[in-house]
Amino acid sequence: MARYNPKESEPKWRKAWETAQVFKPQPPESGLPKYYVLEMFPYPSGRLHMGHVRNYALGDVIARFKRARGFNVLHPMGWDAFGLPAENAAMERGVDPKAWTYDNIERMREGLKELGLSIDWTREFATCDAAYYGQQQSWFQDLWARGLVYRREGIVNWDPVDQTVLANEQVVDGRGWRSGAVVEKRKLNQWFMRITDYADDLIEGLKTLDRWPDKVRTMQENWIGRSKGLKFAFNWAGSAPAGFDQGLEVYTTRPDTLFGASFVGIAPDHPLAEQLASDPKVAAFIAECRKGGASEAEIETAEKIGYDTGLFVSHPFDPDWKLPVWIANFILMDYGTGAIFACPAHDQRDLDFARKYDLPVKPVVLPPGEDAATWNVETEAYTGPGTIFRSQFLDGLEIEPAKAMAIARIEAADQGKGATVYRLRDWGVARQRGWGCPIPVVHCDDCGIVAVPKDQLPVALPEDLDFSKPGNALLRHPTWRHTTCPSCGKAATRETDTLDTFVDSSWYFARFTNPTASTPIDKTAADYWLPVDQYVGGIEHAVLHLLYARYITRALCDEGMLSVKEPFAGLFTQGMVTHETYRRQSGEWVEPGEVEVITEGGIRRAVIAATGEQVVIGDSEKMSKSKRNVVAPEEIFQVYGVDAARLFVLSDSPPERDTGWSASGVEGAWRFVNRVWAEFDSQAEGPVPALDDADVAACALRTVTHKTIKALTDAVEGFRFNSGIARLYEFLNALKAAPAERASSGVQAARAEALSVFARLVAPFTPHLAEECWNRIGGEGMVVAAPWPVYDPALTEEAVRVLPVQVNGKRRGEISAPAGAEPAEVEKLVMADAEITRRLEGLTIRKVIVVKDRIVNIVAG
RNA sequence: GCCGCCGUAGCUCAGUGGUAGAGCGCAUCCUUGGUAAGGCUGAGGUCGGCAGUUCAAUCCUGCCCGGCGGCACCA
Repeated sequence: MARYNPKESEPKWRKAWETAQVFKPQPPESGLPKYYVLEMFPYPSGRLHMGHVRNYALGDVIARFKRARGFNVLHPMGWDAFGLPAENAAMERGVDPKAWTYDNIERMREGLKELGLSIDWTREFATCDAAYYGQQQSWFQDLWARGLVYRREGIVNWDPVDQTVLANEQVVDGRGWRSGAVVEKRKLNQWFMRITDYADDLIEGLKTLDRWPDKVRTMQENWIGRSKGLKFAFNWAGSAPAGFDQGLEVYTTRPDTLFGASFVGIAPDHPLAEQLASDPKVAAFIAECRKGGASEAEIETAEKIGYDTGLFVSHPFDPDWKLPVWIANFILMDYGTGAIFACPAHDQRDLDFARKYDLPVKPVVLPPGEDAATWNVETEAYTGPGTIFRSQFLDGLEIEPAKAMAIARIEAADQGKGATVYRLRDWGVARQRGWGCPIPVVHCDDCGIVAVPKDQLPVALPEDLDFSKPGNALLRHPTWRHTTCPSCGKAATRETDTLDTFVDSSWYFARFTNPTASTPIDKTAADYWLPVDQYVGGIEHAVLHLLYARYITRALCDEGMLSVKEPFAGLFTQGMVTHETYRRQSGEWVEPGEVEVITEGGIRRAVIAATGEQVVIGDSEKMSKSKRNVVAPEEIFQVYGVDAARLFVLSDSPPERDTGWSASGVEGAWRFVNRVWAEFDSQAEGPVPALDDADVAACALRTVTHKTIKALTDAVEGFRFNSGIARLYEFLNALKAAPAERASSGVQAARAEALSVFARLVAPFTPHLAEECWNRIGGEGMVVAAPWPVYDPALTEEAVRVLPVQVNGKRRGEISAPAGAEPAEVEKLVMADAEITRRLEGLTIRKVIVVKDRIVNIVAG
């Protein structure tokens, strides 16, 4: 009997899989039912971390499971390889970003391969391969030709640390999502992708994504922020300010409350406000508004302030009714038109403002059951349902019909139009960085901006970029930007901006379907494989990558390059891997490897192993360098093997939740691996006896076997990997309860069946161990190619049921009855039971409830 | 403030309208030629709280408490 040795077994089976090319899918022409499993591809940092282990292990379980279920599975891997870390490494250490990146890829690939993932490595590519980004430049040209890409001057988010423009999605709480620096507003010429063209469709599409977490769908819906309302212009009461002859255009979602209007407000950076700023008092007020911070907390607590411009507009339904125009700090320029009409009675912001500046508050919506004569608004705006009153032609209408009526009137008077407004802005895609996909255009003094013809693509990065200084290395390259105009042939300069790396990751899943195609996408391959059936990744991309990818997929679909609008039919967002933190009294963080945790009298304390110094055990937090609570996967693989590491991250908690890494946890997984092997190794070799249905012990084991197949299959289908694994633990305990030694021939046969099932069930989680076990019991071929076991429904039911017997809802005993026994029969058995009858002494039986095969309850008093 | 998720053994989590479970940890014992280990046995639970529905609630319903996440001057 030999102990299980992962160091020997694991590389052996990885080699065997590679030799047999078992993870290479059949081509589209096979017509087989397909299943595309994809995990978000990694940034090649060069180091594998536990988050990767969890992410890729999760996807691998699905891929291996679906393969065993007969699907033609595509499970590829690549690298999201452009981006700032390479530039920072270049600047700090003087290395070449390209060499650094490809070096990292080598190391990461090794680490991922060690994980034993069922990946078709022949499809691997990196986004920094010219072969990939050249194809990206190709479809970029197509989108530009169609007007989906454009260049305009605009106010953009400028990250002063990373020295680049950021998209709105990449600014969190007023700070750059990577650098954490406070973002500045700058007016720049910028490249945009017209994602707003698809705003409606992106919202509508969410409804079809029934295998996405609700949470992510809600987040995207919020981000797009669609609202329906009315855009109309107020006419000036008096002479119009210069340039505003057409009136003052506002946007509202509550046209039903127009008769409750109190004033009109404009944003401090509204063009009209800027014009009025020639008055020093107005300028001073605007400056005051800009002082406030950008963080949510600051916005939340900021007091509403306003400035009365002295201008008046006329009410659209009553020219004699004059409304004052205020500049107010709570109005946002980049939403709607940057101007509003205020109805304080039915909007809290307007009410706060009106009370402060003593402006009129006129309720026009009467809540159900209230009396029009007495109903009033004091400090709380009423935003609920009701009937419109004090509003002329709207009187008596409910809110929705009133909205429609008001819009119709405004439209009839040609003063405005019903309008849908979005929070979503167009996607700013240019980055002033050298390590990215060059935007393939040339600036010509005569011809303007000219696309580089497709036969001249890729516009490749030069090899000799200088990254020693901050800023855009492409811009300061001595020769690269100088070229000739593709159109007129005269001297011209290349665009030196590169594309946001989120563009790179917006179509890689499509490229995987044929990574060597001479066009961006091989339609035959894409039509067969897409959409991705199961996508796995972190929740942090809920509105970044996942929104961009949905948009680009739509754009490429309209371009005729793809046939699907939604790239990811199923999405699973996994939780983080956390670890306890340890600190010395001095506050210094201590690595888990240096710490020894001792439990005494039920109290856990931790000391530094080498010195015995007491350290404070802190919260479990996401593994991070700064808190030094990182556990390196490679070290775990060395000690316990890959399978134990996989098993632990899969078994510890539900996959969508955070999981806490612990040394004792992985040791438990490692012990399980050994117990599994010991069980297989104890099985007698040689011919297997026939199954014997008369053998009670054998039947009991078979019942467990078949119940486990059912439960585990359901668990994997429902992403409850941890509960599936819990069933395997129980299954193993049942096997141990029917040991091979001294087993009857029936039990021997049931054990053989159980072991064969076990090896296949455990294979998605601990694939190497499963192969070793499968091999030990003489399984045919490799377990990776073995079909998933099928349960026999007849065997998932026990023939004899143990029924608990309750008296007045409390358990007082149990009886055995044949499965399916009728109530009358069960009642007879109950009344024959001495323990039960003793409990019933002196009581009158009022009712006996028998739930077939489940329980008996006697109501007595 | 709004929305969502979660609360079961010391810890991490399964589970079910009907006998409360697993792993780790803990305790006792066995083994010491499976040994930088293995095994037996055991203790430990008001299933967050309160009400309701029910013959029966950890499970269903309502309210409350606690934790986590998302959104939030978007007119």
